[in-house]
Amino acid sequence: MPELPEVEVTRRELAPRLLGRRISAVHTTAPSYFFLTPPASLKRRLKGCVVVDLRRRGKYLLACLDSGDVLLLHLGMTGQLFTAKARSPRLLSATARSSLAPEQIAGFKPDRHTHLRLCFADGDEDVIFRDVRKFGKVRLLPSGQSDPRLDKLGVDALEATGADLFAAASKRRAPIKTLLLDQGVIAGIGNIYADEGLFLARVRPSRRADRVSADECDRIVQSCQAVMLRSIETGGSSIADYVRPTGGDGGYQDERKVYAREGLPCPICGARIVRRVLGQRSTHYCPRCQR
DNA sequence: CGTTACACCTGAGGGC
DNA sequence: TGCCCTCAGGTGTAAC
Repeated sequence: MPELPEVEVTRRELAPRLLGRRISAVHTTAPSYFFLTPPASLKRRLKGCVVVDLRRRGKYLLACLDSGDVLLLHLGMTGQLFTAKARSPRLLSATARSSLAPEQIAGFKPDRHTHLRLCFADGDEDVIFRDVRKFGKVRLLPSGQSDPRLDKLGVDALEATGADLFAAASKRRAPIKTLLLDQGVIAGIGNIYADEGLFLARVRPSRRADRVSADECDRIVQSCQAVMLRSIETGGSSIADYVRPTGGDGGYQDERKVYAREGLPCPICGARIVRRVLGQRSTHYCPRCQR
């Protein structure tokens, strides 16, 4: 689910509820590839720490600790990061659903998908990381150490320029949409906002990258930014799993023009929105507006 | 190197 | 109701 806007909304809403609080206990599920840092060492290094800053790079969140360590978080496809008063820590709910409705967060019970739960010395709400498909990631970066995943990221999508895209695009024959999804070129754009940005820029997703002009690259980057900034304003897209840290839904799914709108009329020209697969990702566009 | 196919995992929804 | 299929906001890796 989460692309740059959802991660940014999560960062903004989580920060005031997390910063400055001392971690008193850490609960996790069993070791799995979800934990790039094994649960045992995660607990060791987190306990007693205070998160002093919460940053974002592309789709990653970086929680900076007073110890100098950095907790690296990625929400994958179904990650949910929120705060709640967890009831009955040892009582595991049997419900296994991918999406957790906002009203369920109020009376949240940790279940088998609740992979990380931070408790605090103030005894107030826990910070919870829940992820059904476990495509999300948690890693504790020891002070001063870098991470290959972060090192590989290109310029953040909100800071990118058309020139950044054009420089990469002119050397590549892959579809332009594939480049937009390449986190090593521009970091933060995912499947929804690639489709929505290309629609706003009126460029067909399948166009060979090396045949997209510099002007079009300008338009594409500006359109992606406009769409993502608007999504941040509305709290992100809550299509299946995404919830805000406060338990609310985002609003951007109601403003989508093409994503998951196959067969429905284009809001500009009325033509039927087309869906086709590009680079193993579902892709949506208007066959008349986008050339 | 760039590009593509596939794997990782769980749940929802549709067709029969 | 159950089974089997496809689909899902991502990304790392292997193979051409």
